[in-house]
Amino acid sequence: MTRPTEVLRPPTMADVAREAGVSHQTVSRVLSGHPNVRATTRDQVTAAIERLGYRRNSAARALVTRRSRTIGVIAVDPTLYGPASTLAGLQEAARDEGYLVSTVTLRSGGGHALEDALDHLAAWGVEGAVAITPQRSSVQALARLTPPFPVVTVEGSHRLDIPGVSLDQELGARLVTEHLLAAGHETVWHVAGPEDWLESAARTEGWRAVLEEHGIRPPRVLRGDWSPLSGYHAGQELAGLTLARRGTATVTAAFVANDQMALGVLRALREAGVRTPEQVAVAGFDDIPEAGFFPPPLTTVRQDFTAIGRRSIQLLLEHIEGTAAGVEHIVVEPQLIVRASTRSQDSA
Amino acid sequence: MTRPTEVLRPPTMADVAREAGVSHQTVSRVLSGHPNVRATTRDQVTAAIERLGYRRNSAARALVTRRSRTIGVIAVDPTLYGPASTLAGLQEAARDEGYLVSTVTLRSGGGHALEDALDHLAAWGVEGAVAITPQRSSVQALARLTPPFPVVTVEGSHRLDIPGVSLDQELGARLVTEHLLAAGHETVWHVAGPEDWLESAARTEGWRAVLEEHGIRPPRVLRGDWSPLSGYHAGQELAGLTLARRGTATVTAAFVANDQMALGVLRALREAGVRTPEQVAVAGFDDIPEAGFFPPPLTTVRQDFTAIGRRSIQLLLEHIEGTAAGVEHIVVEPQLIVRASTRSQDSA
DNA sequence: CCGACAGGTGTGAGCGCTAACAATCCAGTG
DNA sequence: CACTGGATTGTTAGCGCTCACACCTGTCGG
Repeated sequence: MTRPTEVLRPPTMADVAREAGVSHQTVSRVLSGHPNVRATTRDQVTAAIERLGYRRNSAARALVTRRSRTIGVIAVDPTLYGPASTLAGLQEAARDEGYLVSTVTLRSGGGHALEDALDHLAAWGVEGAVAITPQRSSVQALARLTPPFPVVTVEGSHRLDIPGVSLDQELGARLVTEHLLAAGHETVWHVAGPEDWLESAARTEGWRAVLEEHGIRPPRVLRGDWSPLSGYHAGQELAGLTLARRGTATVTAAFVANDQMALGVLRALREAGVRTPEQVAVAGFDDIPEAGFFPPPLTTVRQDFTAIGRRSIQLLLEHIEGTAAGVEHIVVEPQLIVRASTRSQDSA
Repeated sequence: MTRPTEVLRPPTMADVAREAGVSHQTVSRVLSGHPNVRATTRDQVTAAIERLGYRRNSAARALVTRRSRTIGVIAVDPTLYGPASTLAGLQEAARDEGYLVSTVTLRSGGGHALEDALDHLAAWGVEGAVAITPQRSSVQALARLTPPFPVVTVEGSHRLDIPGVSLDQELGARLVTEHLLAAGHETVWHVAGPEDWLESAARTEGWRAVLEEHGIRPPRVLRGDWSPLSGYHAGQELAGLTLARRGTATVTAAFVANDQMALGVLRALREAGVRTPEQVAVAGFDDIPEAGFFPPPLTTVRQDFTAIGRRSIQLLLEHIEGTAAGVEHIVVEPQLIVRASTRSQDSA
């Protein structure tokens, strides 16, 4: 009954039990903090564990408890500052709760890629997943799929029937637009993000709503893809409109949907000889670390990514534990950061 | 012997076997692609799997095979562009190899935090780990620890006895410095990163070596912490030196250890009325997406983060499979990207 | 016509752990 | 001093899977 050849393999609970002179079940009890274990016994077991360098086998545990204590994260482009920060927040929060986080990066945002990612996570038996899927198509795909575990979105839809956490993008856009109008600008132009992104749509919506509330007919929307280069192109167009100075085309303020594009816009304006903020005020969104050092320092909207990460883990755990009260949507408030790029004395 | 109450639980291999009219072992054989299964049998099993929506239980599999098919990643600051990109590369590569990646974010870079992270990963039975630990203290801590699985570093030391992948930082710094000297600058100033970072040290080393090879006594090193703000402070100092114009202090070129700090430097110079590149040429390192849109577009060194991620997974798998040939250090070559920030006609 | 030898399949024994129950101990009670 | 019940411990049976083996078929050579 004894192993013929003692292969080098990690000690098991039985080994610890033998070492401590108790049953394996007592070892289990000590490990799971069961109250009814005599203090002296507990000490013996603890000492034996220490001596042998024992650790519980998570696979065996998961098998019998049906809990992997692992959660999955699906992220679209974790190279961008926003998703990366959210990811970091998620990870910390999950670890504090005793969960391991397994991340899957999506190649493309397509619906099929998402399905594959969920499949991959399901194959490893995650207990739940957070999907950082800010694209409309992804969220719609998510709504169609029925993974065998709860899923919570970040920046996903609050329209669909999926629980999630998101920043109040619309409010952020409103703050920026109101700020620019308050500075005396007659209207505010807008460089939007990709059409498919919900965040982009919400920001555009907030901007449009404020203008309309002020009785201003929103100018034509320029569109980029979040990249500095696309912002640069939009900036060239804005510069052209500014210099043309005929009719309604005059541009004095622009709300750019993210900071990276704003950098491109600023560059294009500068190249065209348009001064910021004197001739055109520019505001961004995200407050990336570089934003305060743009030429000029950028007025933008700060997102509390850590909070978003934390809240989403919290929400997901509620769904895993089954204590969730229906489909909840948590909204985090943004903060307007005013810097030099919108600070001008005169206007219009 | 039959379950009294049929609880809602996922189908098992036995369920599939019953459905297909074979033994569970045959199902297992089909699933693992064993050759000796009759085609018709295989089809029946496959159909049954499909019908029941069966998936293998990874915990049970891991328990018996002693392989979790999970690898861990320890990342220091995944909000920075470099680590984030490496992470993304890692993830894709690992997934292609059929592994799940579990990431642990380090709170502080301290040695104890690293130990905790390894512990966390060990508790979940990862088969190996990649440590993105560019700080000297972390790598030293790593060398001390003996986790129960192979560990590969990214940007860790090639001096220590740990396998790893890294960019040839020193070469990158050499390229930049040579480039600036070739443009006619008498010397090149340097804004270094934090002292504790290996990358920082290697970049400084490359810079120093080139100057000495050219018989130039390296000027005093300014130091930042990778942040734009610290670059800004360094830039103020450089501006002061430039404007002073006495003796050896005149600054005409600066190699800044990363792009973010370079942004700060550029800002400080501009504020002080120092023109770039006409009066002072500036170069960075990393080639973040924003770099091409800095005022002026930044000359910098591009790192192929995807390649780094891929190679490190490859290396780690070799160690897991046991096919690794000793302690290998893979070095990836950087690429100099010349932009306007160093393009001037005249010099000195 | 029989044994050998493949392919194809089933059986049994665990992997290391937890959950349920059974067994034991001991202080407090009538 | 036997009796009860809670505290403490041990025993047993799986969780769902893979591995090693045993067991079947046939087909082939002698």
